[in-house]
Amino acid sequence: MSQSITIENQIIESLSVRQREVLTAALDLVVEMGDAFTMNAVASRANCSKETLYKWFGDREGLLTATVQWQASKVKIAWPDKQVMDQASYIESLVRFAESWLQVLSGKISIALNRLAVSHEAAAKGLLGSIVLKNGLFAIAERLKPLLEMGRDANFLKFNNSDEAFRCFFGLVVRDMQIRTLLGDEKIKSAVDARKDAKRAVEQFFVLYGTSTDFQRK
Amino acid sequence: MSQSITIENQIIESLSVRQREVLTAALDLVVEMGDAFTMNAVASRANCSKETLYKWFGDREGLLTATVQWQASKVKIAWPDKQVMDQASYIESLVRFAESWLQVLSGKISIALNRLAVSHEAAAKGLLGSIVLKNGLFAIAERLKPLLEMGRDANFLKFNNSDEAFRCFFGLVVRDMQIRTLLGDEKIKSAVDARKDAKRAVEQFFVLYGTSTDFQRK
DNA sequence: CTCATTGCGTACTGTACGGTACAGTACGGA
DNA sequence: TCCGTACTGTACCGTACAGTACGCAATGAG
Repeated sequence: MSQSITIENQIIESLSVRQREVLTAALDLVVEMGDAFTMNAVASRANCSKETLYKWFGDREGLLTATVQWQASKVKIAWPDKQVMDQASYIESLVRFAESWLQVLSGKISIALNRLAVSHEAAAKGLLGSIVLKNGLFAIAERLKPLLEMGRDANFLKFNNSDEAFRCFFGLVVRDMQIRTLLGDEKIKSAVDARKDAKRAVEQFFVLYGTSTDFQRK
Repeated sequence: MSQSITIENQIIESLSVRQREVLTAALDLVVEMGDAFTMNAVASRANCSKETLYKWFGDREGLLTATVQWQASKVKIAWPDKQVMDQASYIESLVRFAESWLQVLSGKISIALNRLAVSHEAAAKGLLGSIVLKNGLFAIAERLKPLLEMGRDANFLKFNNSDEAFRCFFGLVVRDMQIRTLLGDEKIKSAVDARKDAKRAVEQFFVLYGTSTDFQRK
């Protein structure tokens, strides 16, 4: 039924069940072997023919783009309810957000897709970089900023520029974890304790941007 | 004169002038086209024969490794003198360090090599990732930590774990800049003001780890 | 039953590139 | 002048892989 996919429009929803199976196979292969996967391998893994792959996705780049788009559309980070809350539960929201974020970033799929996008940028081919940026970092930013502004409205936080505040939050949460995982540092993987790191980051964030003196550096 | 290169040992020093020219050509090509460069292109750019490339560097991977090693051995970040100093000049040292670091990280070569190493990690081939880590992030850490400890000894800073302090410093300085450049974000390039970012980062670092009340969040 | 559509499997083509072989050249030393 | 060494340039081989062609089976409509 479903026809060739127009990647430009985000009509990822129009994917048939069978097509999603194919993309799942492609994603698996990307996680396993990065950009070195072959169309033959995808066809064989998905029990479909290459001709079908080309009919549905146009070419290798199209398959890759569809795979990344589709995966990106699935990732949803824990999203706290926007109810009025006291400072303690607000902080807990931030911690949970950061924790969930760290878990996603250190997950196999995120690592694989980020590596893939980075490689493609090096070769100046395709638009995977912007897709990953848009659905990853920028999507996070757009969800976190309102949360930060909510904290400011509630007088828990104090900052002028929410973009600056977000970038600082990013730095405190992620630090060198992402680049180290992308570069294959084995030590970092075992060292990630998402909950603990998230709590520390939020604490430090409140030292920098909190209004309460509870967080003054001791 | 010079013979085949033993990459394992860091005898990069044993490179002849001609070999360095070849590596320069290879590095240029890596910056231009990433991992997509070909041995033919290197030979042609360096005006040498492919046979020479293979004799000197073994295979493509060897050439790549030598190129990365050699470039890494060249990068030296501004390194303040370790004289006794007052807090203001100590802070200025940190700022200069951070500024220089940001400039390196946002430079073409650093971006190209990091992208290259990240791609290779995805394909589980080679050891470029660990080379880049070792000569990049880890080298920085090993230089910065003594500087931080110096600040602690002088009672400007207060922290227990210098590794934690370093990672926090990393986060505050680099933030999302590196991942965004690696993913090809164009906006970030023009937005980097190394001096300003470095000052802000150091200021925030002192709010978190400084002893002086001058840096208490206002 | 017939015919059309869809998609699987396989075999094929074209090409790009890593790696090798070899002929020819420049040069330095005896 | 001869020889050895080190290098260049080019032609070539083998392979891997993107993309295509086609035969075949299943399904479903009329």
